Amino acid sequence: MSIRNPKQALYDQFATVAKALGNPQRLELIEHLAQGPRSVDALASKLSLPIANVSQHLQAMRRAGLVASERDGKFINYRLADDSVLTAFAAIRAVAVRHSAEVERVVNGWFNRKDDMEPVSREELASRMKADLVTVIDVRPGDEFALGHLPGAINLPMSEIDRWLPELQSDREIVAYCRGPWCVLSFEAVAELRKRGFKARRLEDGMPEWKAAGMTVEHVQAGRIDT
Amino acid sequence: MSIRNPKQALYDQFATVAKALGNPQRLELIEHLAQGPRSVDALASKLSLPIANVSQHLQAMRRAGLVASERDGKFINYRLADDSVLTAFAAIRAVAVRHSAEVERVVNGWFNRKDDMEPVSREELASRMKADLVTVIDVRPGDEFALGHLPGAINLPMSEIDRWLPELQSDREIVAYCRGPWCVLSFEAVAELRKRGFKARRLEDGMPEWKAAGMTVEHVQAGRIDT
DNA sequence: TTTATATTCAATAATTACATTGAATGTACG
DNA sequence: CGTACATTCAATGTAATTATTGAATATAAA
Repeated sequence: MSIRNPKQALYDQFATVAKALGNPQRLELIEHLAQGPRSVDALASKLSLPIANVSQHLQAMRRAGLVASERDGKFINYRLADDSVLTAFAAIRAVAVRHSAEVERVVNGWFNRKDDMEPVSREELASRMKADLVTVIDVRPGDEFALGHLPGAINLPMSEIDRWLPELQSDREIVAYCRGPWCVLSFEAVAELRKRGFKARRLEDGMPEWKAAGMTVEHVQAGRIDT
Repeated sequence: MSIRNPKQALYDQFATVAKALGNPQRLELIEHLAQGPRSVDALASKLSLPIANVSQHLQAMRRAGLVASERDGKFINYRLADDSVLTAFAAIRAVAVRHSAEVERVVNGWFNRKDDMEPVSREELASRMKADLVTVIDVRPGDEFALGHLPGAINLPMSEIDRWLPELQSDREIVAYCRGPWCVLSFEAVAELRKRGFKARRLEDGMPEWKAAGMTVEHVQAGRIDT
């Protein structure tokens, strides 16, 4: 606690931030918070973790300045402190992707070969959407879809893919997206759709990046979402 | 070690990278490696740490893909794996700066008031250099200066500031820079220079950022550096 | 006021990170 | 070959991180 030289004090601060990012569960929490503010309870059930555990992780992140929280009735809603947190997350992902054979292996091994998974860029998708050439599906759970999604996207959670698949036109290209560039849902969706003969691709990243790029987002006002 | 679901495997990889960044000594090592490749021994003496300690930190960073190394005779030179590492470091600094009252406090409390320290941007400095309006001093140690510095900069290590000060024109603005935006040397230099009546400012960041921005860098070919 | 619900706190145990020491390896050089 | 030097390895103790459990707070609703 005693103050040493200023150089060390600075590195300590920087290290504190990196340390707060250095845990898989906390990174997953950040990915969820990037969709929008969430209560401790909501996050805990999304990640299937004990509430106390999630609470402690959130507090650790708050101490490091990654998230902030406000009380709303008996809930406490956490949110990302600012966009610099997402930038940092993206930078760390970039390092991991560049280095790690492991990341490649996971993506390639679990789903398909990489070249089959060539993602669609934001710009490309936007222009094909305008020309009405693609069906865009949002494979996140209904509650996340409700809080904001790409204009014209259809919510098609992975859990209900069987129920909705017959309604999709099989001759039209499908682009799937979810929470972020490495959210597995869209990988799984594309794999599943291709297995059933659809022409499907992934958006290169997800909802938070789309929003951060200043592109329009559609909301659901009332409830009426088929969960 | 057993492979769980792909989602967790990815977050684990990302967390590994962040964890490798989550230590003040390792961050300092990165800042030094950003100046250029270094041997374990050189780094250890720069940081005044035991060699075995530095060696282990470097190995930890190598495992996470932050650095790489090549053997050169009986030395092993470590270097940053690629530019994405510096980007990640910068992103983490940005989070810390935005959040942390602590960072502000350190910088303000230790040196001067913040507004006195208004940094010069790269672009501004480049244009004033071209117009020959400023004296640029590089306050890093001589060996780092030798391996690359801003064109026309004078090497004026902190340890020798007394010896060289009389040679500086006191009516000309001085811009000091060092290893990076939070390298304390340039803060100290500016404080010292002002105390002695010079008009001094800091470059907003340091050597690696200048180089990364594609601006010209000058080298010293033979030895002949006044250490 | 009581009850239910959301969150935090406190205490514990298991694991991992870190610094330190001295020995081991690998390379250069006489 | 043997010595010097740079680096790594292995072993140790200490500290920090993490998950888990159950108790404690705080708010809302009955």
